[in-house]
Formats: sequence, C-alpha cells, structure tokens
Amino acid sequence: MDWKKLFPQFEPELIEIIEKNAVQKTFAAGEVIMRTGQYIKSTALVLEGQIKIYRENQDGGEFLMYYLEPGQACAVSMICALQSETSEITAIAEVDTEVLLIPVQLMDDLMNQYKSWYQFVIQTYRSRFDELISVVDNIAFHNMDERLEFYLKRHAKNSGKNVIETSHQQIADDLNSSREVISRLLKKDGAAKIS
Amino acid sequence: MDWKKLFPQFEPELIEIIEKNAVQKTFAAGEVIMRTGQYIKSTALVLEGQIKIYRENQDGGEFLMYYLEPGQACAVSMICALQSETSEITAIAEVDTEVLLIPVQLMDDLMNQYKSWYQFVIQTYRSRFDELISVVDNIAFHNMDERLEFYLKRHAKNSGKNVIETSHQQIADDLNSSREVISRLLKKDGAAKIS
DNA sequence: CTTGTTTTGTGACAGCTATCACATGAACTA
DNA sequence: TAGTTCATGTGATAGCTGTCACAAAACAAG
Repeated sequence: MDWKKLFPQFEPELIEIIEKNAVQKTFAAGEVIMRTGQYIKSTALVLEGQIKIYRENQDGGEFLMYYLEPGQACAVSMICALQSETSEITAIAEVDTEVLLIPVQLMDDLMNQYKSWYQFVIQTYRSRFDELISVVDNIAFHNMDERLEFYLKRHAKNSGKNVIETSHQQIADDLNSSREVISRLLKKDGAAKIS
Repeated sequence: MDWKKLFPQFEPELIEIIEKNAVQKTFAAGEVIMRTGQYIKSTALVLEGQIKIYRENQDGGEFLMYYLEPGQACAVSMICALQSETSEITAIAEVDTEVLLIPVQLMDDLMNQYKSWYQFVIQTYRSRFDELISVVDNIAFHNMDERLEFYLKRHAKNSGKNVIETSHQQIADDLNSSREVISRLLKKDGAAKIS
C-alpha cells in the first residue's frame, strides 16, 4: 500500500529513511496494540483502520479517550518513546489495522534533521491535547444524555456512516456507564435525534 | 532574581539568548494571564508563584485542570504559539507570580539549535499530558468524595502546607461542584482524614 | 457591643445514574 | 419447531449530587 499519500507533508528524504528503518505491522480487529504499563519501544503511524485509545482503571472500568485514524500518530507512544517510559493507556485495533512502527532510536534524529517530521510531531501533540481537553469538557460539564450525543456524533463522523453498528453494551463501556442507561437514553432522545 | 537555578538543564548559550530576548513580567494574585480564545504570542516560563490552569464552559462553570509551578512552562502556550492558534483554556495567577515570556518567533530556533530546550519542551508536553490523563481518570472513575480527597492532597502537596486556606466555595468551583456538597463531604470524611 | 458581611451547617427535595431482576425479542442452530 | 444465545426493554430501588431555603457561626469594623 502506498502510505506516502497519507503523509504528504513529509519530504522525500524523510520518507526514504522511514522506509528503510520502520516496520510495517498488521493488527487484527480487537487485538491489543499497547497495554497499560507496557514499555514503549516505538512510535506508531496509522496507515489503515482505526485504533481506539482508552483508559482502564483497577476495577475493570474503561473509558474511551479518542480514536486514531490513518495519517495520524500515537502521541502517547511518542512521548513515552522519547523518554523510555511506560504508558498509562491502552490501545486496541477497532478494526483490522495497519501501522508503521518507527523505532525509538530514530526519533531524536528525525526530530533534529527533518523539519517536516518535527512539525508533524508538534501537530500530533496539539491535536491529542485538544482532544483530551474536549474529553475533560464533556465529562466535567455534561450529563450522560449529552455525552451520549457527543459520542454518537463523533462515531458517525469517524465511520462516515449514518448508521452506527454497535451494541448498547459497547457504548456503555466506552462511556463508563451501564447498558440500561444507554438503552433508556437512546429511546428517549431517539425521537429528537431523527430530526 | 536568579531564574537560572530553576532551569539547571539549560546550557549557558541558551540562557544567554533567552535573557536577551525574553521579557519578564509580574502578575498580581488573581490576574488573568491567558483567556479562552485569546491569541497566543509567547510561551511562559514560571519563575515564581503559581498559575492555575482551568477550563471554562459557556454557563459560567469552571474546572481546574492543574497548576504550574516555578521551573515549569505552559504546554498550551507552547503548542498554540508554535501554530499561532488560540487557546482553549484560561490561566490565572493563584498568587503573585513572575513569568518569563519567550516570543513565538524564537521558539523554532530554540527547538532546532538547543537540545536542552528541545528536551525541556518534550518534558513539558509529557508532564502536562500525564496530568490531563490523571484528571480524566478522576472525573471518569471517581465520585465527588474521592475527587475531593485527590484535590486536597494535591493542594497540600503544591503549597507544602498541611493546612489549606480556601473557602468551601472555591473548592466547589474548582471541582465544578457546589458548596453544600463540599461542606458535607468535608464533615463526613473529616474524621477519616485526621488519621 | 452592634451591625453588616462572609463563611459554614442543615434539612428537604428532585433529578440523574447504577444496579438488580426479569421480560421480551431477534437471530441462529440443531 | 424447539432450544440457545445474545441484544434490548422495563420496573423498582438506592445512592450521589445539585438546588433551594434558611439557620448558625465567624469575622471585621464602626
């Protein structure tokens, strides 16, 4: 697959270096890409599919933070990789997903030598930071009905479809809520949502 | 004041450049340093005092995200500065605070030329990102009593004192809750807290 | 001391959400 | 067709939190 089209801002030399050193890897839908506490040894560029980034707590609760799409990179792995630390989040492949793994050792060089890479990294930080802030916004200021609406809209936007195929249970998990609540809300708001 | 001690990792040449180009500024307690939607033209290094970073929503609700201490920098302003964008958060001086303002134009040069600056920026991103994740954790997985406990502990740690001097109302605002709730919880948990 | 202001305590109540228990329905298989 | 499994609907209930109303305390200043 021609991954370069996903990163048009990269200069040719940078692309060459990445192609020489990075490893392409495929994850099946549902497969865990990065687990809480795991040691990070490379940064992932998403080529195809979708990665779900979420937080787990001790009691088995989980909470969706955001999705990574083709053309994006994992900010957490970047940060961790540059400091050889472990991550605090979990990443799983939502669907069959292909990524390009760039080894840590390369990161510093790329940052120093390629302006386009440097700007890509900054851009990645910014967008993930913004995303996190909007997540905080949501849970800090909004009730479940509004959070659900936000969730559905984001989901629709991400998938490009108007019909969302997920179980109520899955939605409840993503929002750290419970199935019954989601069912009730969907029924209640459903009427308003059709408009 | 000798600010260099706060940033021992900076190489002499970098310090020189900063001294030549940065502007030192003092904010009185309560003064707004950065407002939502404001255009960012410089990055702030905290020299003295404490800056409170929080999110506001339309209805006047607010929500504390974290504090900036001497020796730290504002990640949001870095990100925004590098992209000439507006911020989504508000920063006010908790107490009388002194900062060093580094103009945007300088940022790119510093990043390219000084490894210690580059690493400082990365470190800043990482710590703020981690902080945000722990904030998400808190509101996603914990009830008000636990959030209050977390808040008090952090507050005590930041101020270095064991006695916290704030009104219940202020705590309620920071947690986007209401005074009565805080009062009751403090009374209830108080017994357990003395231990 | 008296008065006014700010902070804190308390009870009543309503709304939201988690949980339990169980019913219904839909889809698939033997 | 009957049985099985998974997804969804529904009622009852309890706990947490926000809100209102008002009382009690603490504090400052005249």
